[in-house]
Amino acid sequence: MSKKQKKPVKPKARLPKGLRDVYGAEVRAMQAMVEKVRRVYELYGFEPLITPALEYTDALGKFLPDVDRPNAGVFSLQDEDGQWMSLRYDLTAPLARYVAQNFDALPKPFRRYQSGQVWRNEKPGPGRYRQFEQFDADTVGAPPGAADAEMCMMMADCMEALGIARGDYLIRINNRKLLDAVLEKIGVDAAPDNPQRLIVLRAMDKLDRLGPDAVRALLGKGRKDESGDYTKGAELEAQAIETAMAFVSAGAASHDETLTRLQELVSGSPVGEAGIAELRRMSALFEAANYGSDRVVFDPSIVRGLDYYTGPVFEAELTFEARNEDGEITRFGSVGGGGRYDGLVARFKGQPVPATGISLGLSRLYAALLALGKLESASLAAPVIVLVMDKDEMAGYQAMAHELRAAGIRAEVYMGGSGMRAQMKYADRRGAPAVVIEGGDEREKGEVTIKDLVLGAQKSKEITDNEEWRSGQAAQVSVARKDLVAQIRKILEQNR
RNA sequence: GCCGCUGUAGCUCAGCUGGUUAGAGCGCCUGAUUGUGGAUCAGGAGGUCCCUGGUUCGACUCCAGGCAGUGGUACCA
Repeated sequence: MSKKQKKPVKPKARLPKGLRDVYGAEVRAMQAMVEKVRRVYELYGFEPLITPALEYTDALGKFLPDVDRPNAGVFSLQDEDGQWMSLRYDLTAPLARYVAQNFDALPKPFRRYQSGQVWRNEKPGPGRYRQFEQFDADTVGAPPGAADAEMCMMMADCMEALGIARGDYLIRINNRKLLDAVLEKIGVDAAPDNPQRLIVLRAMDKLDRLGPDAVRALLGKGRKDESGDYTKGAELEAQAIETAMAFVSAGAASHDETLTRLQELVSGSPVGEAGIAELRRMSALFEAANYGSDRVVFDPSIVRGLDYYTGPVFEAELTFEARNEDGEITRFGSVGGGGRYDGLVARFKGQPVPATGISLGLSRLYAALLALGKLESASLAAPVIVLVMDKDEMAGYQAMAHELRAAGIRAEVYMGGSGMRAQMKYADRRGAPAVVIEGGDEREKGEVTIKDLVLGAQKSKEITDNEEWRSGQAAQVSVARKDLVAQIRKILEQNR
């Protein structure tokens, strides 16, 4: 045995990290969720749009200006002509591209919905993947107010359409303009790339997760977490910290009360006043439509992504707790969000195009619904398996399967090459409710034997005697060949 | 990215202060049952002990570096 000896190079069957396969019941459950959300979006009048997974990187706005390369957070590749393309990282950037490209042909406001996979080249974590599915709805060409309120109410409707009870979710709303006003008050330059601004906003966003003391630390000197890692603070003065803290903790029981408190905090700031006015308009619409604070609340600690939001921002949060497979209590947190982005289309057009939209994270919603036990409607009965006792009689077995299908019953003929024992095992693994057996004995008498696998499994628990196992005749009946469908129906009925 | 923890069979893990052929449970396959899944019994397959180097007569075990995974944190359009 020399080291030089070449082994045949077999590829290892594996998936890149942060990616996963989805199979069977989970696929059905996802499709059912998409369908429920789709119905809500359709009811609100939105039209479907499909765009490709790949876009030119500059159209997504992810080209690094100084280097001749795309942002590392997106998956990118070069076209034949050297142009960079990237996999979309959300559905909003492609929408902006689509609207700009077809601007003159589209009705304004333009209302579209879109579901699809998106990709982010980031460190994966538990429940966080590098590919995941989102379901968006956006209105392009509508000024602040009604369009934003509609998004929030529609997001609430989606939650309930998915079977999440009122009280188990909450739509939280804030306004970027208020955050800008607070930054102004505490003397932080509101330029988008000002690092201090970013630190302040991120700190405020962490209120519900880390608590007020940690936020205070992050606004000031900085904070050391339990792993020993140190996070740099914003180095604000004590006075400024208190102003910021007063702002993020201004949430109150009623919409009016919260807005009144916030108004006091930003009074004198034109941008702040504008922000309050937008939220007041939304609040009036919520009230008129009966969306109370059990569904939508104003929460000044909501920040959302830092890049492109310009007005109201919203987040759908699941408020119930569930136990994971290790028995630990987990909170699902945010399952969707959105907001107003008045500058996105303007990147292409020059002229400002106001827009607002939401995005639901379907994978996280799936995990949540699983924990809530709201997915059984998606399950589908496994097929009846017709055993192949005699390969020469294949046509006859196919005919049985056809009859069952014609009656609306999932059925398949065993397509493998193994014997009866393996076929029974196969039927068991598939979760088949019943098996159809036609061997020589049955054929002679013009009968088929039908075994009820569910009943059989039940009986097996009661049987201790080895003889009985060997007979294997429990839970099966022979009926006339013509009664096949009726007998299967009867069994399916009993096992429902 | 930073800090910590962990890498032994498909999965969950055991393996004494360094000592011969590295184990268990579950799962998988085969048989008891050539026409019967799920119980039981018997048998079987399956391992570069993460990788590389070092210490040693001898390393799964100790040391160093790397890689991978995981938890926290940071980032997340």
